[in-house]
Amino acid sequence: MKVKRSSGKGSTIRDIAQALGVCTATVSNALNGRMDKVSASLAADIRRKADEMGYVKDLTAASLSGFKSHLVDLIIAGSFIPATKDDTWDINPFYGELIFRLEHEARERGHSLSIYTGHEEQCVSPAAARRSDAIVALGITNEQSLARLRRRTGKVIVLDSYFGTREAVVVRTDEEKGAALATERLVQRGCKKLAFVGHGITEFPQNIPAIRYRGARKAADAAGVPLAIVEEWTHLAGGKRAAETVLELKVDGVVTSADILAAGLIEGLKTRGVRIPDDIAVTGYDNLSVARMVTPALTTVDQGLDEKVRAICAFITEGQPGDIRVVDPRLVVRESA
Amino acid sequence: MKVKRSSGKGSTIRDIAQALGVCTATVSNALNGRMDKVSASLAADIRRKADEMGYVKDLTAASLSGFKSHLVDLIIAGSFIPATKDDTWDINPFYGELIFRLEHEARERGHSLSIYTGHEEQCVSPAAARRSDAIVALGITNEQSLARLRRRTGKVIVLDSYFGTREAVVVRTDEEKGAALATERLVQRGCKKLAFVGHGITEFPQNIPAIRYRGARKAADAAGVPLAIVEEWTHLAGGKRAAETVLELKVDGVVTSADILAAGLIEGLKTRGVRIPDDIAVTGYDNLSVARMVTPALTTVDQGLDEKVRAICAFITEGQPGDIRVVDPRLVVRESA
DNA sequence: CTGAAAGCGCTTACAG
DNA sequence: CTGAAAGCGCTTACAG
Repeated sequence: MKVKRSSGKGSTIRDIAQALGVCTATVSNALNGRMDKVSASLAADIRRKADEMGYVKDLTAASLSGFKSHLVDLIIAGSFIPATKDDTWDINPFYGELIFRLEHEARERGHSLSIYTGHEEQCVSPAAARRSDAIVALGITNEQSLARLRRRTGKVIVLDSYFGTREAVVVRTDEEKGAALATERLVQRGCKKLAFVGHGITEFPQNIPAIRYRGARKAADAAGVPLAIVEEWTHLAGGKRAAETVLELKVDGVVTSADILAAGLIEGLKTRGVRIPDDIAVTGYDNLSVARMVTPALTTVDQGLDEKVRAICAFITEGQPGDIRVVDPRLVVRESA
Repeated sequence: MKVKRSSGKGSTIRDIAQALGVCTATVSNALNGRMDKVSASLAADIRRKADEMGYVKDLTAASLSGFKSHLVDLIIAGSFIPATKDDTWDINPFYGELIFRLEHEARERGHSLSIYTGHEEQCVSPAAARRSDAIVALGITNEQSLARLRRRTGKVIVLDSYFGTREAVVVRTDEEKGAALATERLVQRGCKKLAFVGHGITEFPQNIPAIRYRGARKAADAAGVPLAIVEEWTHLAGGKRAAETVLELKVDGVVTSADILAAGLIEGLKTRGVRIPDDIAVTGYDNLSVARMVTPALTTVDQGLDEKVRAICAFITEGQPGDIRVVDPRLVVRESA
């Protein structure tokens, strides 16, 4: 009962082995550079033949067989935002920058990057079904999700989260400090009444915006300056909407939890005739390219994304649960504050 | 010589089969809903047991064994741009929007999305090594790359390309028409002298910016209005740099090949005291969220990205080489022109 | 309706 | 240094 079910695509190590009259193990060893297992001349022959036949290793088979898949998953949970009427998606550009940087760094180390976005459960299930070498999780808020991911992958790297410290590797910025830097900048400029714009400040105290708020809170308290909360989703439209509330509050300085919020806010304020930073000073957070695109350019907090991406990639190969890397934020002064 | 090499992660169909005293084929059939192969009651038992044991199907094994991997690769070639001194990457946000939309649509159909960015060869090799159901390729300029991809995957969907029509499925917008719409808008506004800003206009005639240029060219010629070429990379910094050239040319209208270029250009012009659109009118292209972020908001061309993403996903399951879908562009009038 | 077997393409102990 | 075999976890004809 020979059932031949070749996919018909490309050649295999068996084809090479047959062509050369050696066994597949030898071909595998030669192609993987196990030079202690194959003589140099045979290895050279095998490699030449492989090139000649246009051989491309099937990584799916390799990962089933071996211990490494060279696959990294990136989960971006809680990022789903429906399309607007303009047929544009109002997505925080932070995600795009993260994806590009991580993909670039990961590929240099021979990993492929898969992306999972949307609600937490939608992201977690498909990611848990692949044999990834590591899962990088952003925006996970549920301990159970973490447990499910760990079940198959072992190596879960939690990004920008203040939980999961025991079971996972954690990479994040010192968010409180970053928000304090921005707040102190406003205070130094002479602002007497501040607002903080962000999402889920009281509802999700573990999430990044709430943590940034607490940093701003401490700095404002230390300076004896009042700080109101303006609750808004983290996207451009949210920032625009916040403009009205900010005006009602009669503040002269606004700390936002994201550049994209600051961009929307500034646009909203400008259309109402407010001068930035003279009437109201605004700080962003993240230091994305958006920060240089808006007018006036954003004074913002650089969260050290490149450093974090490098830390993530280092942890992919060497990290242990419990490892943690906290990056120092840096104030970037431009024109908006 | 029993070599037991379990990964030790999670349970397998064999564990379930043993626990229930059936064979793995039956478990597989039950879990895959082949109800003609398993009695309803046994299937229910199997499913309950699977849940109980926390079984998660290993998709790597499934794709090696079966014919579908439920994996889709997205190649974004030619997108590499090094980090700037600000530690921000000047990436066209179009890519981020594409990734999010495509991931979202693909996941709804049960596919996972992997990303490959950078130079053409760097993208193509790793993508060709996986058993993907389909490869979506953006920015491929080399017929040989296409051939390599086809070798393993069979289904290559070329996005926004004017070649590969025979060997692949093609999805794109009518780029010439889109650029013509933008150009005609400027002419209607009364512009007497135009410039086109884009990358590789003469060097890469097959690429999108050059095709958009030709559309603008035709429209300008038809209106008897001169159109100069300003060569710049497709990113914010390129747009900013273009401002100087544009001023020297003394034009009163600029067609750009991308929103991000228009955003940079407008910022560059504003800092030089130019009023938009009164002194110089500017059009973008793509209708990204950036288009609403800059001041003045961009008049731009919507390239119908959602429609294209849906077409891509439809083609993943049903497309044949030679299939082509050309989407109609739409002028979106805001303030910059 | 159920089971035993072969196979996907690779890797890794182990024996020569 | 080289080869034969077993295994990764699943799916799919085929036989009962």
